[in-house]
Amino acid sequence: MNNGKNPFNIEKFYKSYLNAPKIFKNQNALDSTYIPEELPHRDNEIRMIAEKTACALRGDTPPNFLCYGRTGTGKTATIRYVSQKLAQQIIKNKPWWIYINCNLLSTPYRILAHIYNTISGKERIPPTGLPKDVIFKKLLGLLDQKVGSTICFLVLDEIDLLIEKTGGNEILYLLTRLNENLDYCRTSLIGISNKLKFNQSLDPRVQSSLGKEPPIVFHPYNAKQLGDILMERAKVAFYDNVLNDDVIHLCAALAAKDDGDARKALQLLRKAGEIAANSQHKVVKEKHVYEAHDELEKDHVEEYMLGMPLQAQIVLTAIFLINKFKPEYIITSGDIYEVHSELANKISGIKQLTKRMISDYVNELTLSGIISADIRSLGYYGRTKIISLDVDMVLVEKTLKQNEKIRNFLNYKPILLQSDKVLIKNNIFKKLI
DNA sequence: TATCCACAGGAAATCAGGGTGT
DNA sequence: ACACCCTGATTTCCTGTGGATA
Repeated sequence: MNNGKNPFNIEKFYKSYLNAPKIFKNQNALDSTYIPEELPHRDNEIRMIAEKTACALRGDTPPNFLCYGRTGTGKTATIRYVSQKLAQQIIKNKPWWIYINCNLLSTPYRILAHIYNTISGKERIPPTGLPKDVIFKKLLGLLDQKVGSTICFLVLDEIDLLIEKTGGNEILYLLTRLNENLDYCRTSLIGISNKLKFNQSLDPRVQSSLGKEPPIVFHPYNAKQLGDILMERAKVAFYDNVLNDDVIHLCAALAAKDDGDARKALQLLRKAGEIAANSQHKVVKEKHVYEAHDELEKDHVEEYMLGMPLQAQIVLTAIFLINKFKPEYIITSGDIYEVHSELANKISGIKQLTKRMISDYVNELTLSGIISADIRSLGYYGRTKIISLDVDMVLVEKTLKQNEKIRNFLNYKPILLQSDKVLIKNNIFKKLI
């Protein structure tokens, strides 16, 4: 968006892009989905998973089990690593590995359809329309026929998300019972969860089947371990001598402060490299890492806000507008409801929502860290959430501007704020808090 | 001390939009 | 054309709640 003031010169851009100093040899190595030759500091976990899954080599059924650990502790990478090594063994019937990202495939139907389509490779199950039990039976048939007497691993990544949404127990129950309904094929479930207390909310029947084996727990990496990981990847990703000595240590230290998330550490290193390259530097320096740190933070928030549903963005707009025109105003859920309603009536194609719905969106914004909400009781004035924005107003405005439906209302002064009654009441709130 | 405000947030129902096979 | 399926967003209905006020 440059409003035509500074037309983007694409010729110049490509030219400088090609003339930029060569920093990256293979940028993919910094991607969190990249599987390196060696996985540093995960020997124990690799051994345990290998032990649990090895019987597939002899055609026996491995047990179901769970992997726990925060984001960026290498759960998915380790599973993929082991599966790759297992596949390299020379045996007749290589096991199947089917990855299911429960964040993307959140309903029983979708998961069954995904498994089916992955195995069949062609015969597509439509994204909706059929009854679940029909798909389940079709899947059973396909497993016996195409997978035959080999083992099929079903890896459920982010399995904890499944439970939050309804139907989580249903699909897990179906999957854990697959073997009972199969004649030849055998399946084995591997659940990957970010939440440690995840299996408490499971159906007892599922729990007994999934939790029989002791879970494998992935602990966060410390700064030294992160440094080792980065070092390995950097060898592949960067040309020699383009990284200043302390760059990797700095990335590791910054990420270690952030829960030891390896994914973040990799992103940091990559971003630092990009910043150096874009600013025509031949070497990545510490200052690039600090810049990258700031920028990543903003990028994440911006990306998240852009990805929110339209109504959620309008809820955010409501908060933004109140903040903009009355920074000292104490915002309650009711206020957001009122201003959202004002906006909904002005923006074409937007429905006014109920308070119940607004409440859910406010919770969503809170969980993502964009706002914070305190439940406070104001006595005679009821019990409600006091909401404040946690993100820079400039960033919010910049992001909301990108939405064409919202763009034109970023200078709209809510009628709510023009009512003396409301303002007087708000002054009472200030004293109560 | 009883009352009452302004919600919080769970559960179930409903709606619209995408499909199915017959 | 028809009866029926699945999903995601939303509404409807509901019970619960902390503390200033009368």
